[in-house]
Amino acid sequence: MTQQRRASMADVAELAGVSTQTVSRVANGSPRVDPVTRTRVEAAMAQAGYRVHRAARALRTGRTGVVGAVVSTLATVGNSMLLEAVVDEASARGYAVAVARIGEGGPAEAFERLRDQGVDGAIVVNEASALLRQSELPTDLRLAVVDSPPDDRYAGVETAHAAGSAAATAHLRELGHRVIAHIAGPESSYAAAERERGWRETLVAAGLQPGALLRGAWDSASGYRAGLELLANLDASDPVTAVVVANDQMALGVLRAASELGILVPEQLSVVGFDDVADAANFTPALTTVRQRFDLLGQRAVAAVLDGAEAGSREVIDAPLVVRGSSAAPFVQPA
Amino acid sequence: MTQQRRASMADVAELAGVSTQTVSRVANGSPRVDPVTRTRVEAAMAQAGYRVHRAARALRTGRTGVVGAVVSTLATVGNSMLLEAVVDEASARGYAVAVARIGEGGPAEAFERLRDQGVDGAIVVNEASALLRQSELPTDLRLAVVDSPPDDRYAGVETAHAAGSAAATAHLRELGHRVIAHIAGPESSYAAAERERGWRETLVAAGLQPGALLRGAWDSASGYRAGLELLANLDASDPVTAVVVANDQMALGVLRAASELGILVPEQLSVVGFDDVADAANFTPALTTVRQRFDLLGQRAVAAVLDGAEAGSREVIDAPLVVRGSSAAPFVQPA
DNA sequence: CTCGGCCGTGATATCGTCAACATTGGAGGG
DNA sequence: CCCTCCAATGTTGACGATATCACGGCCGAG
Repeated sequence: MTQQRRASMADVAELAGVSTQTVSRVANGSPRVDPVTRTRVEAAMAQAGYRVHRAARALRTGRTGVVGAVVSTLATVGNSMLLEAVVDEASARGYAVAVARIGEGGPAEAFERLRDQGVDGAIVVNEASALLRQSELPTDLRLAVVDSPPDDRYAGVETAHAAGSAAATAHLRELGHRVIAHIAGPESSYAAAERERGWRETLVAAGLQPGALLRGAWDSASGYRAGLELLANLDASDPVTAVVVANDQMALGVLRAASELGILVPEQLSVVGFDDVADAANFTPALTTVRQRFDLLGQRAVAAVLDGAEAGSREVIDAPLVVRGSSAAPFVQPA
Repeated sequence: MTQQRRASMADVAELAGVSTQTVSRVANGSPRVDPVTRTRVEAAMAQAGYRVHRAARALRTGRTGVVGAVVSTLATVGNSMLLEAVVDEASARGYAVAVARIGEGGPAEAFERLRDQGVDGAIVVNEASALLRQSELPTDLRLAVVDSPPDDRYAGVETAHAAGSAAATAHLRELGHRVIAHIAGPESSYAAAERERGWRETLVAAGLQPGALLRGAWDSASGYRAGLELLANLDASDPVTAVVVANDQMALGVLRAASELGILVPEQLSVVGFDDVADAANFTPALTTVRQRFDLLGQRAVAAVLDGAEAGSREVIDAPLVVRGSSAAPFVQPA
């Protein structure tokens, strides 16, 4: 089997005894083709091992069949999960996904690369706040942004961060906790701000004073540091007995901090995370957390781009609480 | 600012008063251009906001400037890290990365999609063993495979799994452990087999009997189950005091299992992982593990594809041991 | 019986780029 | 001073697909 050049429409056309135009119609499923002809062409395509040359099609039609995914990092488990969901949904629709990472050049550079690549649209995965100040997106690029503030330059898809966080906080309050702290994500993050809001508003609504507010950077190391700081003065008169952590990875760090300080979870400290990462069920102890539906987020984001959701539109995915072993009623110190 | 169609070479050529061919030469950095002309053309390109139409170029040259990344899942942290490294290296070289996931259709389907997309080459990220039985890769696709058995149909890049695992095992032996178990990855995995080999050979070479061998599926839940099983009969006459776990996520599950059974790590059980995932330093306790250099792996894999490494070639990246708090000398039971 | 219109199909003209060859003008050697 | 050669630039023609228009034949309405 010699290595021939790949078959083109002309080859198939000749083989089937029709014009290239008819082959094109068959390839694109046009209804204006006689069933008999269609069958003959399909046989010829199979025989020649024909496949559409996407570059040629793209040149002619102006559409590439590629969507971009802009991502800041894949070290955050949530981002990976979301990317996976985006890839799945795009593949199912016959689109390819090109990944662009936001590097030192900032989001503008990532968009530059994608535009260069000629994508039909792009999905921005989380942490796109820096975008807001930018002025790209010159209308030629359909855009869906996950977890960013409302903006009428793009379609938005987001988790119900505030509601999820509120549910987590309410869960702790119902267990009997009175001093509930929060370890938030970075200030630049919309998701972090929303989760913080859910925590704060729930407490205020319940007539409780919000506990300490610390801040991390999504990763477990920053969660560990925040945990140490939070737990340093547990002996105070009104000690924290529970903490809502803005994501699971930081919660992992908090668990480690508690362990090192000899503080038992959940006996002395209840910890709730956010994301319900696959590993969360196997933290020590298993983590109570708020589930993000990454699969749905990805599906909706892809749909927004490919089905042409209006810029400015928003879709919100609910986030159910998953109760596991890291939360319990506060331990009452034997006086 | 009206929405014009994008500028083509012809537009730039007219603007600069040269032919499109000269514009092409400038765009491709040909040396056969007078510096003065070059400057003028560059100015015109900037003014017109010109960018190469990659589909047109691909049609003409037959190369797309896209490399594919075939991945089974992004839920395994190692895969995500590797993908990130691949994206970075490819971007640095001006290539785009298209992600294809191995779904129900198996690897063949993923390759089909990539070939369809017209990638210039592809990188297979881990867990590609199923590939071996397949007969795709009809020479038209440059292929680099990470962590798969040697095969002369593709270039291989891999971590020194056996050596890393051996170092971990030796570390435990030097601490004084005599019964060292192993929780391996799935049987289909080359990396898992190599890591198991490193463990076994080190023990045999030291004249020790290999401890129990259990098997998981890379995820923390399977690590938890294996951990429970391993630790169920710790009271035996010759109890295991250390375990080498084939990756960090499974080690996380083992830590949880130990905790639930009231077994102290590292006092009663030393645990060593593999990967050195970002979170490993914040497990409870901080995990001793073998570091995989995902950045290097990604770089070499991309290089292998784009610089045309020979099929059959192999590159091995070393994997240093990182000692943290989950390993210590075995606790001697007060008799 | 004639004519408009639809159906299936074909012919043609690009889409933007680059390879290959053609052309120009001037430098340098004999 | 002429010829050669080379550097710089231009001209032409695909690459493979599809949008658009054109065409022959058949059907049903008037």
